[in-house]
Amino acid sequence: MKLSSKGRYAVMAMVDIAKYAEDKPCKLSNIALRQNISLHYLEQIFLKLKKSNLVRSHRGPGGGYKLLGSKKDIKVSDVISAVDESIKTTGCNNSATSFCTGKNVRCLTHDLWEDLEILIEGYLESVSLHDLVVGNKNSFLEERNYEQS
Amino acid sequence: MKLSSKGRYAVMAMVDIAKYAEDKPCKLSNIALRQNISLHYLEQIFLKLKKSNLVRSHRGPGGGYKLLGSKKDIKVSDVISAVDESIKTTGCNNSATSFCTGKNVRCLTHDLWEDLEILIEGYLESVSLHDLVVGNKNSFLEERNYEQS
DNA sequence: TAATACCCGAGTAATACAGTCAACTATTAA
DNA sequence: TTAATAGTTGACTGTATTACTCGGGTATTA
Repeated sequence: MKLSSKGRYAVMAMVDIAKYAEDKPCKLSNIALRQNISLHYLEQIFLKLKKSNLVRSHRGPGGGYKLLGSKKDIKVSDVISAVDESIKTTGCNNSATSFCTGKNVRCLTHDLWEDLEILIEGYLESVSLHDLVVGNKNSFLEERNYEQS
Repeated sequence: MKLSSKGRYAVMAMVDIAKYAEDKPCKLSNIALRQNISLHYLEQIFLKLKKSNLVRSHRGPGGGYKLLGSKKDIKVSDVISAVDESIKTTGCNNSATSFCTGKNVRCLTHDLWEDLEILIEGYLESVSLHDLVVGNKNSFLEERNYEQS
């Protein structure tokens, strides 16, 4: 899982909408102000969020972005997947990389990165926007009641 | 936790030593061949591993690197920490960044990244070089008997 | 003393990241 | 109908990081 600041911005912005404007359209300029993110950068991010059907756009005065679906159904992993192209920790999966090249001693750490990936993804799938708004997102670490894909 | 290919190379190289040359000094050129990593790049990596007291160097003919300590005691997290400077997922911790700037609406996702960090670190702490050599590194996902810092 | 293997600093090409800019189009309220 | 609003789009740019390469040097040992 790639964790860039673009992904963090995206999550912050989505949580911002969930918190301040759940049903009415929310202007990016407001999010930019509240979260201290460049407006133009936000536009790029929301283009991707829209393509992934996480938000719907409404043009013109009074327009803005609305969440598509409930904030309880939108997971952090959805948001990050939408804006960060690559979702792999390991280069092992695609055969073209220098890891796991099929030599006699092939990548000894393949499974390690794969399991780590599963762990991270599982965590981010376990947290919804709603969890972040209300602040009780620790269920995973305490109860760990998620399904491993 | 920063996961670069430098960190992956470091883990691969350390597992290589643990597997092929546990007690006798191991030449970098051999590791480079077996793991398909640039020799000069490996040298840089091992300089850092040495500084972190994970390996000891032996010069001259018949020299090389040896593990400092048992392969059961060296954790993946030790290796990655040694070569990857930054160990933080989130910019929230150091106050100089744009996240968590102390505005009225401070970073809503601070705890999320912090918990993720704890999770990743916990996992990498639970896997030793020995685990990777013998291939049974799944204890974490199944039993999850680690202490959360 | 010569070969070996680590030591070390400088440099560099490629890539990704973060952000900017300029212009455009659709929508709505006056 | 018109002007303001707000999203749409693509290109572009500076910076930082990454992933190396290169060219020597130094300690050790056979």
